[in-house]
Amino acid sequence: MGHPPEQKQATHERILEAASGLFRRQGFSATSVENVMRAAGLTVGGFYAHFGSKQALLVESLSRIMSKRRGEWFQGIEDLRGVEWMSHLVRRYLSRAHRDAQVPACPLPAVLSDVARGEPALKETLSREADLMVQGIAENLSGDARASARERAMAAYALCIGALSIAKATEGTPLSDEMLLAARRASVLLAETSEPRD
Amino acid sequence: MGHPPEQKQATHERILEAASGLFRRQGFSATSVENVMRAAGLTVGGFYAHFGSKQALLVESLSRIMSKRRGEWFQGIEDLRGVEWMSHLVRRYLSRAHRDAQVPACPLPAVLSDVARGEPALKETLSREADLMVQGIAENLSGDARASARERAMAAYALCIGALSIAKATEGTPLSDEMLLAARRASVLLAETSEPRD
DNA sequence: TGTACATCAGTGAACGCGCGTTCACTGATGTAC
DNA sequence: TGTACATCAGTGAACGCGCGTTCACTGATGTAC
Repeated sequence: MGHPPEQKQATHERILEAASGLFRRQGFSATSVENVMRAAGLTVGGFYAHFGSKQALLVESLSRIMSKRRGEWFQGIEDLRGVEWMSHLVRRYLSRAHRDAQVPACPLPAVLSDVARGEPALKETLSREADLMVQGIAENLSGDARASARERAMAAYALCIGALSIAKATEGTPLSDEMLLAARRASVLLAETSEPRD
Repeated sequence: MGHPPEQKQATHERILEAASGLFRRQGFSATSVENVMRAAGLTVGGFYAHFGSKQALLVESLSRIMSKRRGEWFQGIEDLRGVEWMSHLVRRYLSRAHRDAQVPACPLPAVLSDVARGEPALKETLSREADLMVQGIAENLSGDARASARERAMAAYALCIGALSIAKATEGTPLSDEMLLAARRASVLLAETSEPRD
């Protein structure tokens, strides 16, 4: 039929890789299709052979990066549970290194408001990926009468994303570091239960 | 000297009012100077008699709206403290009404990523206003060995903004409502102390 | 094996458009005398 | 009181620019026979 399909797939991948970095660094609207393609070593015109629109690129890119990260955040703490597990997780996510990274590991602080203004397919993708992340957190927590493991997991997720977003938006002021530390310490309060299971 | 200065000030105010609404609805980059001026009943050109740049408008607008809101969120719950106070606050902030509002009361979900990518003056303004809000929350909480009142306040603030941002970005999916509810319930865990002061 | 043809990923120029900012101007409002 | 002049908030057209998307094309890779 002409071209080997594996090569097209490899190019597709390269575009996604480039987009992933740029979206995390600058967000969606500040990133142009041309910049994505140039970062992938291609020219603008070819983009629409791979994606129907710029938003379609974000859908696929977001789903890809969030799936990939999900495993990574949990790596190395598989033997821990509850407060201890949570402490290690937030020490990673709410680190100064993550806040200051040229290309942050997590896309959400940069992209959340674009998703909120975007098409339903985008929100559904985020919802699906966030739900899986929340499940992954909940599996390592226990619940009690005040809040279920899932409720705690959702709150911990929101706390992390909120704290990192604020820390980034106040970078260079004392509040930024303080926010990271406070959220790390407070995450303990979400993880501990009155009848610990572990 | 020509014009009465009160009239210019009134116009200045009208521009700020218009910007405040548009920024909260659509964020910073999706709002054009022309749209702001039209919403204020003026034409583009006049803008630069009032503000040095579009970013300068955001600085002033953000500072204005956050100062104004600070009092409003705390209204009507002055007699409460601790868990009870927090429950009433989050019932307002993390309500479906706030998430679905055409013009949200809080600018942060829409604007946080723009601030993170913006000039230092913007970050300093946010830092100052957020700090005052955190102080306002901390005054109504007590601390214990696990976390100080200020740490709890910062975490509650981040939890609220994170949860609302995620709820907006997943609007229309079950996760959205669930997130609001979970964050409301979990806020109790941040507010309660082992030696309640009240 | 060799030749004619079909496919289609990727090119690069062009499209219409909206952006932030500038600037010569206007006209209502004030002051000087 | 009346006239000439200065001020400056606001107008509206224009600036250069980058955007998302389209499209005629090219050339390497495959198939048909």
